[in-house]
Amino acid sequence: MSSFTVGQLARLTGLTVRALHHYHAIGLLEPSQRSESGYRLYTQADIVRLYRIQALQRLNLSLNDVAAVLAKEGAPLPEMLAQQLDELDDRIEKATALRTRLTQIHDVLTRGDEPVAGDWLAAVELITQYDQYCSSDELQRLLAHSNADKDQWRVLLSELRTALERDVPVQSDHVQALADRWMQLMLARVGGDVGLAIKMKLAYHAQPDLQARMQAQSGLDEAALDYLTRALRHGNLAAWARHLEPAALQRLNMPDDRLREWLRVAGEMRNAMAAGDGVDGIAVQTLVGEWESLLDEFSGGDAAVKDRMQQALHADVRLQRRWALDASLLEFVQRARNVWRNPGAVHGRA
Amino acid sequence: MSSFTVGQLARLTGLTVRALHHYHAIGLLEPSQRSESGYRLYTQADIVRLYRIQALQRLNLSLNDVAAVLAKEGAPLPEMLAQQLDELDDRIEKATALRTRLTQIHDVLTRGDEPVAGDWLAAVELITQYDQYCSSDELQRLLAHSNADKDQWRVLLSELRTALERDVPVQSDHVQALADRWMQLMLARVGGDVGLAIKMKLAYHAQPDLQARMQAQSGLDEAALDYLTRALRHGNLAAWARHLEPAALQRLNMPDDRLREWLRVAGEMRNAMAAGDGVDGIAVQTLVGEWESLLDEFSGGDAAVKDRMQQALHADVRLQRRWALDASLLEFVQRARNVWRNPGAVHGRA
DNA sequence: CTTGACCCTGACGGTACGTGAGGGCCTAAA
DNA sequence: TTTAGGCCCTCACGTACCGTCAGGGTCAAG
Repeated sequence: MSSFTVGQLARLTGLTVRALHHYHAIGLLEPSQRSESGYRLYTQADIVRLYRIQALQRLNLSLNDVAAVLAKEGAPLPEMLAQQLDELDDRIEKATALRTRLTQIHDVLTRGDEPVAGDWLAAVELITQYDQYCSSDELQRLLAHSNADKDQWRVLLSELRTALERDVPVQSDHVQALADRWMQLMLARVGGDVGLAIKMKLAYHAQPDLQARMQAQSGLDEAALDYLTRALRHGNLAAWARHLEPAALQRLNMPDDRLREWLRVAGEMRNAMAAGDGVDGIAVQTLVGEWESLLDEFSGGDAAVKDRMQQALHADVRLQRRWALDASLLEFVQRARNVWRNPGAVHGRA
Repeated sequence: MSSFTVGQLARLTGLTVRALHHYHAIGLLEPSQRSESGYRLYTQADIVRLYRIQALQRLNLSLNDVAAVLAKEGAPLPEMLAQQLDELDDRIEKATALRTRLTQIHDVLTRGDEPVAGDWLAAVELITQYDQYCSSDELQRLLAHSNADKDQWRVLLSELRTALERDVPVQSDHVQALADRWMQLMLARVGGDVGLAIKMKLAYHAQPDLQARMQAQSGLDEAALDYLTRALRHGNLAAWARHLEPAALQRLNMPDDRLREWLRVAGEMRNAMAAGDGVDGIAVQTLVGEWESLLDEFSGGDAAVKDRMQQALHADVRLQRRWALDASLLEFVQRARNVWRNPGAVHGRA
């Protein structure tokens, strides 16, 4: 007779005996005969069915789906195929995305001279936190300075907590000094790269869980963070106070996200300058547009105030530090503004 | 105190309570405190650890690997990353391969006017069997004729079995007639596309499991298949017998794979002609080289025999049918051979 | 005191089998 | 006739990462 035992069928089809047992157990393929001693005996019909099973499996269908298709004579096959295709596309997309991330991390980890003082773990954590916002180079710089100044950070943070517990007002010289030290440490943290500092700040505010992470790592609770934020905010206003009358100052007291918006524009402007973009290019001109409208917003549309703000930025180094600006960037912006206000003119320095 | 219950930690990190329970159960993240009533309380240190766990998970590491990395302070991370990358590449490759196959099947299934008489199942089976050997168009043609002539096949096969059981010799007119009918049905099966028929034959002999599959589907066992093969083989020799003396005929009695080799060359020659290749092109000239060396092999190097074979092919329609040739193809080959024997000459018909 | 939201432990389920453990069946050689 | 080796049987645990009940305490507010 042409009937096969499990082992024979397994050899014939390349499956394992266990797999055939499994198919039997779930009712996917039941041998239509048994020998006297209880051996499974598979007939031609069983073999045909098994081949169909294998054909369907090669479409990435689950055994459940295979059973369903066989039960319904293949009725739902086209939809299943379409679904499989969607799923596959999804998988491919995710896998390639993950792949790029992994290669980036691998690059960053292995490119450094010394492997981040051996602390792969902290490195990976830092990278996964910022890799959506920073380039490989920037991550590399972040890593390079991640282990420095740890003591200074700790001291500063503990002093901050102490001040908070003693209710020292944020306007006090002491707390203002702490805030200044905080800014300096941040600048050191990014290796002096102001653009990178801006990116970190924006990432911090854009990713909710990043804040929680930082809190956990730094040991700062929300109250202390808020205290620091208020101190920085006050320092900023105090810097402006020397150039603006109280009414104008009052208007500058707006939500943090608007202020961050200016920070973002300043950062992109810096990138454009670093990239060698022309001041009359579309990119820079778009940024100038945003810059102007933000200045309008901050000055309440008062041209005189706006002028004073502009002059203050040029003259006051403390303000420049606060807003991630410097002389060369301001000069770049100035040229761009000239083009912006007089688009048709031949460009070039006067 | 700054400690969190499971629910709070879950909300903070985006995990589920159950997942945290699981991490606890496997010892990946144990809360460092418990409340009096037995609630899990997670401290800052626990949260830091959890964030690291999440960072590592985003690298596609298993919880086991994550635990290993955390236990060894991240020592084996770089190798793990490399391994992950390899694995990812593999997954991507397989997924894309599967994707192309699925789209092909989907195309073939949905392109046909009528969906293969509703028998998706048989269609998929057929496609998965031949998709490595045939193009979408060819599969489409195969499908178009897959359901026709089923009765004739069945009758033919049962007659074959009967003849085998009665020990009718393969040389008999009866069995030879059966073999002829078999060839005609095959030709109908491929819609008259001789090239496709050759591909199917080659696929059949190249894929071991395909043979088992066909046996199972047709109900023919190995003995019957062998019987048919012998009949076809005899028919072939009988066709040659009218043109060659016994000694030359004897040399043609060589292994099937050599004979199939000629079939393959004839098929590719047909493709080249259909593609409009020039007879002096590299592709066709290479094929002519194979053609000639095969003819040499079959004729034992005897130029006279070789000539007679060539003439026989041109003259005898039965031989042409056996070898998948026809007048136009033979004429194409003839022109190609002329170029081959006289490479420098200006080509063109005399 | 109740109610609803939260917490606990314990346990099953899902995927497609791998991997034994413990024990019969079959065939051929000794 | 025994025995050895290769086949077969059933039963059952394990895999990865939790989802999802079930049955029952805890906590804060009304």
